[in-house]
Amino acid sequence: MFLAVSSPARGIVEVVELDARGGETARERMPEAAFPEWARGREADHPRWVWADTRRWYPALLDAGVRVERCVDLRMCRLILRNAAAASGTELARSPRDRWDAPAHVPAASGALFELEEPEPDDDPAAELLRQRAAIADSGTPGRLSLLTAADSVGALVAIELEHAGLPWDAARHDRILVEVLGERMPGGRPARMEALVGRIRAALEDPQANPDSPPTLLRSLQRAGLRVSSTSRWELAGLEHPVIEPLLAYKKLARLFTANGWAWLDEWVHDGRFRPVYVPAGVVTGRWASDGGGALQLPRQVRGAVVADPGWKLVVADAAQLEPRVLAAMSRDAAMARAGRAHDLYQGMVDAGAVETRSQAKYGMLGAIYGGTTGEAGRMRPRIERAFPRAMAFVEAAARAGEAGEQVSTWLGRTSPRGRDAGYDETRSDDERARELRDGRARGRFTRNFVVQGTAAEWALCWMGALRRMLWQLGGGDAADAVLTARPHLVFFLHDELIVHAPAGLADAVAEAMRASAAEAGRILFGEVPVDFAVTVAVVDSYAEAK
DNA sequence: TCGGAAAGCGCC
DNA sequence: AAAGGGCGCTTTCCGA
Repeated sequence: MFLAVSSPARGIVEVVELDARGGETARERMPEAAFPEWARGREADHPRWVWADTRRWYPALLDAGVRVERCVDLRMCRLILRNAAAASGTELARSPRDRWDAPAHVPAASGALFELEEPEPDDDPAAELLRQRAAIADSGTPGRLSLLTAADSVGALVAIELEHAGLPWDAARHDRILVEVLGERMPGGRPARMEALVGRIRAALEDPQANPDSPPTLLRSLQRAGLRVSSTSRWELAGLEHPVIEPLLAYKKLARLFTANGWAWLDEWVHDGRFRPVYVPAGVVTGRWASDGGGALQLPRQVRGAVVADPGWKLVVADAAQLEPRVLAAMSRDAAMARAGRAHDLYQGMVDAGAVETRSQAKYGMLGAIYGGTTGEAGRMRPRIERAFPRAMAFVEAAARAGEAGEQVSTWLGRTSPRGRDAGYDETRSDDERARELRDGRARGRFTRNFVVQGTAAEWALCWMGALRRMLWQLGGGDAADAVLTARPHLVFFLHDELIVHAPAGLADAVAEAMRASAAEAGRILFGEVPVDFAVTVAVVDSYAEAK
């Protein structure tokens, strides 16, 4: 059963009930303020809530203590279906662009002028649901596209739940880390250790004006001091012999922490013991999540010690080991690579199988295969990887050739890469233009090569997350109405191939088991019975820094 | 004065 | 530590 939710007028909610075949069975209007209580009553029937945008509707439900099991995020699903090659022959794909193709709802910043504007009424979500279901049914791959749209929708729910719960964050510990690494905080100036490093940099360059915060002026200072550099980046500086190098590299490291995750970040993003970033599910073309504020997906290792479970609770941290190579093995049905993945450490499995000599060779060879690396260790390992895993390599090579030819590629479930720029064919091109096109084409090949693997890994992660979410709910826990999620084991963090659950200590082992079981389930849901293990490393800890 | 681009580096 | 893919964030620069 579907419950299609919209707001036909400001402050009014309309819900259309549809049966499994899409026929309307009931229709109801209510004031928006009454909707959460109404939804709480209906959730017992396990409906699939259908709405334009999860971020528009779900926060208020969670605030009222209403957790929903399933939804269809129509705008996310429209984007998938609009672009999916498998659905290109459907009516939806041919229809002109409309408001369902518009970017997702962005909540107005408090105090902004936008709040005064009358919101546009939603278009009819029931009609859009039927259009999308027809497109999926008429596509060449209805099973995969319905799984993909369901997976993205559950991701949309999880994103809002993560923001609702927040990541437990000990601001005092964070402050101690900052003081230890950066030195005492100086009002209006650089922290003590950073300032000391600036002194050493200026002395080493014999330039009292040298400013390591400004790349152009720093570059000139370095060149005046006789260093032959063309940029101030770390990789270029690291190879040089000069007294300025050591303090300068140290300064860069500290400056990064200070500006990106220092006291200002703490003030802005951590409140009442929780870090609440903004997630953007499927915000990346490959289907990976992005973030929009807070930088949750770039949380540096240095500050992970500030992620601390509440008293009596634990953090259960799970990481999918070598996810992308395993996904590639499953997609390409490469039996030899799957065998290497029987080992918990796939790279060690490659060594044991005799494909390469060292774990490091395995790692860089594999990453080169997936990213299209041709130089360094990745390039040297290429022939061996091709010999050992011919099907896997043929799979990514095919994706790369498609990209070079200007074609689109799709993930396992059918998310399709964006169209490349149409280069066209022009006999009159100059050599420069030809060279540029060749370079662009190769870049495009590396993109499509990576797209199929990264995008399918993102799909695996969504399936993992969805299965885990269901298992966590079944584990139960407290039932406080004002803490429907947070009184029981709940997800608090997601980072591409890593999940963190905050759980009462007594349930931590059960959660750890659920994380393994859901990973195995994700593999089965996506790929059926393939002989590929999706190994996860699970740690029950008090602080995120203790995990690996 | 403002906003976009670029540099640089954090994450996977 | 090394290059390939995808990002976000901060600061500085620079042109309109």
